[in-house]
Amino acid sequence: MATAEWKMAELGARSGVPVATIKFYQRENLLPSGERTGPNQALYGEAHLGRIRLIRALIEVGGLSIVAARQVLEAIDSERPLQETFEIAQHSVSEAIDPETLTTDALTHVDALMSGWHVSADNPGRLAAARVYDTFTGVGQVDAAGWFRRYAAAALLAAEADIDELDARAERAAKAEIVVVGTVLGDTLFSGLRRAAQEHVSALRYATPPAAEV
Amino acid sequence: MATAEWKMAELGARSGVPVATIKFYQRENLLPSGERTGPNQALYGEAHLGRIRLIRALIEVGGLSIVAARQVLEAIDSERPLQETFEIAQHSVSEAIDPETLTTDALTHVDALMSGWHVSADNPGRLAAARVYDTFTGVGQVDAAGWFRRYAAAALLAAEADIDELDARAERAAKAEIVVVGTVLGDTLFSGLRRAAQEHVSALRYATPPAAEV
DNA sequence: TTAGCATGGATAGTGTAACTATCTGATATA
DNA sequence: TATATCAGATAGTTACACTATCCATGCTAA
Repeated sequence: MATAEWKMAELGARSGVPVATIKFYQRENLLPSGERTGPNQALYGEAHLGRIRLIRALIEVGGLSIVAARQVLEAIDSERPLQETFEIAQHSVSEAIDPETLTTDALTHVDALMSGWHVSADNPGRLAAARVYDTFTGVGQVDAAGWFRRYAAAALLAAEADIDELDARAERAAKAEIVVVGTVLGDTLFSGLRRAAQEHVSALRYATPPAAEV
Repeated sequence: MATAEWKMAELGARSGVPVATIKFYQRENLLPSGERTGPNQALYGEAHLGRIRLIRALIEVGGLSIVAARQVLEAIDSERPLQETFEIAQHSVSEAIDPETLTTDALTHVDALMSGWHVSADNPGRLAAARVYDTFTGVGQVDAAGWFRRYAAAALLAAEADIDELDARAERAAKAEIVVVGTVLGDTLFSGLRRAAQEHVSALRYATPPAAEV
């Protein structure tokens, strides 16, 4: 693609990321080294700039840790089947949950929501949902079955949109990147849109008189 | 309600939270002190246990910081109008975004998704969605308008479920708690369900032959 | 051609957040 | 009365994501 043409100072200036931080990302194997032209000289180009933007998106917007970001970047770079890249992305954004800490009640209720779905027992999302169920009841909330069911319907819509977007890309590299970016940024996007929608729905529902008072 | 009847060691045992951590939560004003019976003696009861469970739910499952948790707990305890409690909960789970850092293009596109919605300009969700838009395009993804639109539809479903759940509670205290818990845990719930749904949809779409090979 | 600034890589240091451990004097308990 | 436990104050720890300094070498302008 583009040839490497800048030194690190310019890469820092173009990306807006401090040079010390770029060096840190290289040490952490998030960012490959530049094109070497001597023992202490190297050049960087558009590819590096794009990678830095991706790293920042994962970390700042998606909230990934350095370790999780490294895992998904490695998955993008690898030639693994797309399915595996998807799994790695899912595991990286989900914290590990020990199924032992969940009640069977929670798993039963969550599985009921997903009846008809093809989901493996160790899907991290299934465990995360069950944990929310336990937390919700542990905090004294009851009768939220309807809430959970409607969230499952919304999640299905989003997942279909995700997969359609994936289908729209042709090459493996593009697919792998959108799998990762979509998985990571999708959570952030949805939570933002939900907050906006909440304001809208509650405004509709509890409409204040025309001369609104705050 | 229930009378205070345990000393801190038992509160720790019942909640599963180390005594040192409970003391830390008291110092941070997340948890009120026990019922004093002497200069260095105090008793705790069910109310404290419930509060500890709520604190852990917000921090561990919802991912809130100590500071954010304190804000929403104070909002629950206060006698503020529900609308304000809602706003505090929303702000606590959303990181602050400076609108100056967003492109007008992003805001225009996000507002187009929400045409017909009653959402104020400084709604934190609107800004968060716009940032995702900028990040998405900055990372080289294009033509994601359909993806965003379908996420907005899913978010609307979830928000309606949220508000219905709120309507189902009678007292202010119960409403305030579900506003907070729903806002905080709703994100976690949705992201879990979405991951499960992704596995389901992609399994449907790219069905492997009966004898599946991994 | 040489003075001086920049470079890449290694190493060490910083700031923040969320605990966790120790200490102290007082109180319950066997 | 001897021992353990208590609440509260203070200090220490761990993990994380940078950030700063060093050093030997290379580029660069006078």
